[in-house]
Parts: sequence; structure tokens; C-alpha cells
Amino acid sequence: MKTLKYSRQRESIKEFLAGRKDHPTADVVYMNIRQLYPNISLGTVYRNLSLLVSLGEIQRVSCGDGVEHFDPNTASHYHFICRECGKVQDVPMETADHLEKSAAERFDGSIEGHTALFYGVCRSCREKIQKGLDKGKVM
Amino acid sequence: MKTLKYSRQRESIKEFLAGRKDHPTADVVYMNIRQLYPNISLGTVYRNLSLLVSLGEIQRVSCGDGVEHFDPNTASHYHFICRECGKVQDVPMETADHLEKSAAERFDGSIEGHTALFYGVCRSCREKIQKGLDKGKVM
DNA sequence: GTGTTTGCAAACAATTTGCAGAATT
DNA sequence: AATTCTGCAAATTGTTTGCAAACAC
Repeated sequence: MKTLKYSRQRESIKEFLAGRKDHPTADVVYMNIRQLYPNISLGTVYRNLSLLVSLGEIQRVSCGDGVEHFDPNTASHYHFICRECGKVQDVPMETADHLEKSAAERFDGSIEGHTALFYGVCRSCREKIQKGLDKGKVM
Repeated sequence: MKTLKYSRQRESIKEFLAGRKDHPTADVVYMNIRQLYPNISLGTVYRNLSLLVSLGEIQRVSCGDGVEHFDPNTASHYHFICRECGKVQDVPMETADHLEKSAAERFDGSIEGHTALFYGVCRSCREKIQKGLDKGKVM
């Protein structure tokens, strides 16, 4: 049988994620936790993130950028990825569950759920681009 | 300047993809093209797939299974991934573009597009499960 | 003490890249 | 002849795993 034992590393990973509004990658988690526990290893971060996902305490978010992101909110919701900085954030809107009905009508298999990903440019990147263009046009 | 030269390998990759209703991975493309051109290398397959994507002739589809899939249909549409066999297919329904308006109202950044991914069990896996047969992963 | 978790390094899987030779124009 | 494309192998990147020591209960 497998009981769960306390680990300060795991605790701090949970805390760190909970304190973010975006959804960092394992490496970003690692870089940050290292401030507090300089000896933590990347393997431990990966192991704990996977454990937390399978415990249902956090959610793994894949968005096609080749890296997994982690979200402390396990409720079903939509995400946004910025094509400039790659940051992944929540989109605070209702999920369109009626889409699953439409899909089921037109698809020959059972639909169990869906995800949606919006992409574009986030606010801070939009601002940076505007400033960068202005400064860049110094001829 | 970079002109494009003919290559039978690239042609056969395009043909192979066009003849599939599902969206294979680079490795599956490789395995299949190898029947025709036994000396083709995986690197060439990857290079051509990337080239075709950047030419806008095919589409790259990421669906969180850790491998990229390739779709000969470049129009915006939704996908389905089977949690049993991993096969990725199209869902022939209209895209819900009004979602982008909703998202834009609630999100502080510019929304340029969206994708949706449905998941569940495809027909052939459902049948196999009912029969109790073994199932292999087809990516 | 028993079982879980850690740090480290090595292993892995998917994809990319450097290079010399082959193919296309 | 000039470029582009290929096959091969090595390199990269993100993630997982084996193991002995450290930690929690």
C-alpha cells in the first residue's frame, strides 16, 4: 500500500503554483523553487508535478509549444497562449459544453470532453511591441 | 534566394497524408513511406513535414500526447483524439467563432484564433472494448 | 524500522541539425 | 554549374527513471 508522506519540496511547488496567475512549465517551477531550496533537483520537480496531477490537485496543460504547463485550477476551463512570450493563462469564460453535443452528432465515437485554446498576443507583449516599434523607427 | 526543387520523397509524403483520414505522426509517415523508398531517413521526413507546414500545405496538430500529428487539411477545424488508440481525426462541425468574441471580452489581450480538441473513445476502439479484444496504439 | 522522497546522473523519446554526397534545375 | 535535397549520425530538448542516501511516520 502507498501512503503519502509530507515533503517540503512538494508543498512549496503547490504553493508556488497557487500563487501564479499564469501556468508555468516544470523548468520555471524548478528555477523558482531553487531560490528557496537550492538543492532541489529537476527530477524531483517533475516527479512531484506528475504526482500532483494524478492526485487531481493540479492540471497538466498542453498547448503545442513543446512544453507542458501546470495549472493549479483543476476545474475545466479554457486557456490562452501568447505567441510572443509563450505565457499560458486562463480565459475566464464559461465552457461551451453544447459543442460536445454538436460534435457527438457528427462524429462516430463517444465524446467525453473537450478543451479549447485561444492564441494571440497578451497585453504586456502588445505594449512592448508598440514601444519597440516606436524606438526602432529611429532612422 | 530560395527556390523550391522537386523531391519524390516530399511528393510521396504529401500523397500519403492526403490519402489518410486520420492525422499520423512523423514516425508513422516514416514507416509507411519506407515501403516505397526504403532508404528515406526520419530526418528527411521531419524536414519535409516542417517545410510543408511552413508552405501552408499541411497543418501541424498538437494534442497533448507528446507527439506532433500532421493534417493535410489546412482549414481551421476541430479535432478528436481517442484515449484508447491515440488516433487523431477531424470532427466535421462548424468552428464556434463566436467563442473568440466572448474570450476577447473577458481577456486582456488580442485573440487571433482558437482551436478545440475533443476527446473520448473512437468507434473502432469502442467495438474492440466491447468484444474484449486487445488494442494497439495507432498514432 | 519501514516505506516514501530526494538528489544525482544516466536513460529516453521526439525532433533538429551539420555535413558530404546525390539529385534537380 | 549552382542550389536544393537527401541520408546518416550526432546533437538538443523535455521528461523519466534507477539507485543509494535522507527523511517522515
